[in-house]
Formats: sequence, C-alpha cells, structure tokens
Amino acid sequence: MSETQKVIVRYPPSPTGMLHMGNARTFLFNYLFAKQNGGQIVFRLEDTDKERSKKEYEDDIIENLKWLGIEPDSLSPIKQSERTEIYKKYLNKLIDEGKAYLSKEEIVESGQRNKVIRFKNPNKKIKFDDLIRGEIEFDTTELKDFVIAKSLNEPIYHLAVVIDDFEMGITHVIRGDDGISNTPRQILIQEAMAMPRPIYAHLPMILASDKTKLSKRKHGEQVSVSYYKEKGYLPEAVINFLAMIGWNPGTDQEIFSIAELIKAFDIKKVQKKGGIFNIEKLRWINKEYIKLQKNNTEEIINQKLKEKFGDRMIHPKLIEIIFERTEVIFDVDMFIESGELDYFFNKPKLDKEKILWKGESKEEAKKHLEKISEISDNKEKIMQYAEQIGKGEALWPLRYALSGREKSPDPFTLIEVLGVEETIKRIQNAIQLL
RNA sequence: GGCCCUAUCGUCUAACGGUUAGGACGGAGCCUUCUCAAGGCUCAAAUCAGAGUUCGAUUCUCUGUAGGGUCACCA
Repeated sequence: MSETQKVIVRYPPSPTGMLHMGNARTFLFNYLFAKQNGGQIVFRLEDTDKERSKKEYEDDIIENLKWLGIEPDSLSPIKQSERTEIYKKYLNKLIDEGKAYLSKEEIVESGQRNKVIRFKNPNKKIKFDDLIRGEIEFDTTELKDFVIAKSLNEPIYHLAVVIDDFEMGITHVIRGDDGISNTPRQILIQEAMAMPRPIYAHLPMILASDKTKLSKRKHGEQVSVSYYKEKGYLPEAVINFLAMIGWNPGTDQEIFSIAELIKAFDIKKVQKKGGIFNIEKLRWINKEYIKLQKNNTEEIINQKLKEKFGDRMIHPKLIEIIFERTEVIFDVDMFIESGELDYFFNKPKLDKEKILWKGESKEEAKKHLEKISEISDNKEKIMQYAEQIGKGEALWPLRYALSGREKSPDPFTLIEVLGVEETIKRIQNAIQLL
C-alpha cells in the first residue's frame, strides 16, 4: 500500500460471547489508530459459526461499545453469514485454478463431513513484518493442506477473513497476538488470490493474575465489559485503563481523555509483553474520574440515600463523607446495604463497654460527656476541652456516643451532620448507660 | 511435544550503549483532631542466568532457563 492511502481498520468480533475486556482493548487500539490517521473502522460480525453465534451476544457487543463511548463508523455490522455468495465466488475460482480442491475425508468423529474444501499448500516460508514485533517467519509446511471451507456455502474463518479484508480495503490488521499463528495461512490464501497484504500489528494479550490469557471460562464474569458497567465503573475510566495495558505515552501522565489518547497513542510503542489486568489500578483510575465528576457523583449518592432512607434533606456533609470513600459507584450501594450509614439516620445502639477510651473510668467519661454536651455547639471549645483532659478521653466517648461505631468520621463532622439537638440527645443517651 | 512470541520492583511501565535504574498502582511508616476515610511526606521493592561484542551493557549477539500463545470441518 502507498503512504497516502487512507487507513482502514476493522473490528471483527465473533458473536459467540459477551463483549470481553480484551476484545474491547483490541477495538480501542484499532479505534485510536484509525482516528489519529483520519481513517475508517469497519464493523464486521464474524458469525460463520451458526451453532455458536447468538443474537444476544451481538446485542451485548453493540450495547457495551455504545456505553464505552467508542464506536466503529457504523453500528450495523456487516455479517459474514450474509456473504456466502461472495465467498463461494472466490472459492470456485480457487478450485478452478487448482489452488484448492474438494477433498474426500475419512470420518473419524461424528459430525464430520465426508467432503470438505482444502487449500493446496505451496509449502513455503512466509515472512511478514509486524508493526509491533518486527519480522516474523513461519514455515507453512506443517500446516498441510488446511481446510478453508466445509462446503461451497460454508467457508471457514481464514477464508472469510481474507476475502473480507480484501473487499473492504483493509489496510491494517490490528488484533490480539493469539492471531499471530493464523497469519501465515491467511497470507497464503491472500497470495493464492493475488490480494495485497495488509500491514499486521499484533497486540499483546491481557492476562489474568495467573498470567494466562483472560478468558470467561477460566476467569469468570469479570472479563465482560458489562460487569464493569453494572458495578458502576465509569466508561472513561475503563477506556483509560485498557489503553494503559500494553501502551504508555512515555511520560508520567496516566489520566487521558479519549481525545488525548487519540493524540498521544503510538502503535510503535505498544509493548510486546502481555499485561496483567490489575483491578486495583482500574479502581484507582476510576476514583480519579470520580473526582473529576464530583458534582455528578454527589448527585448519584444523594439519590441513592433518598431511595434507602426516605425522601428527606440529605446533609451535604454526609454526601461528602461518602464521596471520599467511593472509588466505584457500587461502593455506595455497599455502604448503604452494610448498614454502615444507619447511625446518620437512626439512633445507634451503644455497647457501654466501648464508650470508654483506654484506661478511662466511667466517672471520668460521664463527666467529660456532660461537659461536652453543654458546649456541643462550639467546636473550638470542645477542642480546647479535649486538649486539656486528653484528646482520646474526650473525643472517643463523644464520637462513639454519636456513631455507636469504632470506626467513623471524626466527632466534629458527626455533630455537623447530626445537628446540635440530636447530638445532645445522643450524648445524654450514652451518659444514661454509664 | 512442534511452531511462534515474550522476559526491568508484586503489578503497569520509563531509561540516544554511560542514570544513585525513574514514575504510577498496591504495601509499610509518619503527620494532619481519638478511630476510619481523604490528603501530605517518607521508605521498601526490579534489570531471569551464563557467555560474547565493547573502555562501558537493562539496552546489541548467542545459548540456556522460565512463562505465554497456537496447533479444529471455532473464530
């Protein structure tokens, strides 16, 4: 291809499962590469396997692409299942030219056919230049005369891919590196049909923590994009995270908008080594985005609190407390369900043993609480008093009286949220117990 | 097993052949109002091994080792 030729990449998922994080990353890199070169992205559904392809998976892929906010040029995919006539044409030509043949097969397994179409392997060495890995060479002899179609109407993946890439004018094939070993046989088919060879770029795999390829079967639902959508991850964060597996800008910048990614992305700087999917890092990135979208997030927190505790005024300070503790929106649901926030809305049940600070006597605690109760509307005075008698002695009983929990925000924050009136009630309640 | 690919802190990674091997996540510690969170500061943590090339290798070459991918009438 010439330098001035327009870049055309493709996104060819197979609808045999939900949109997978690795697949989404592959699409992202195709997307970034196409966009930064003013190119096109062809959306093609590789559904030649009639048994495994399902409409629900197709829908899941499209829906989650939309959610991620990166889309191919058209969301209506070209379906291979609707192109059998085209493949048939090429297949016949191949057979006519003696480059493929109808082969009689011995049936060893049930479901096997007695006739398939095999490619006549010229048994040569194939060398290609990978944008990411450099030169790769294979001896194709061991491939034998591989099957390219089950029948004239049922092409196999390798054939369909090569024909489609040619007909759609694909200039760059950017895919996962599990496709490396498919490349020589695809090149063989290309050459048999005198089609130009696209430029290949094989992306390193996304690995699970066991260092093996991320897969649904082995690693569960966490490989699906929809899982992250449901947990309330932000699509921008997911994109950002995915972009940083196997690529980095070479600077210290870690947070990138899509526009910035398009600008900074460089396919030549993509790593060769597979990258482990580190969910801790994803959570951190998500938190960064949550901070960027503070107002939005606080409104969501507000809504969730209202749903749970009734449609009342929610103190802004309480929302802030939760906001601080939120990395992913799902955390908010966790807080709410765990009952950790209940004391903000209802009187806490106190365990009288826990009211006392280390080594503090009941009498002392009672005295401190009485005093604090009198000055509970004045933060400075409480602090002054606490410093006088020892911070722990004053602040712990106070905080525990208000929250009934060993862990909570500081007492001043609690007083602010609860209000002075409720504060006094709770302090009195604790004093009763002592 | 054949073929192919890969190899820097636990993880993601940076480093014209010359750096105290840098950053981030996570971890540890300290500070900030008792506990928690958030924030700030500090610390620990890596060039797979062995040869070779070179004045000098994380970087180049080879061998070994380890890990991964792929070997369908799936895609």
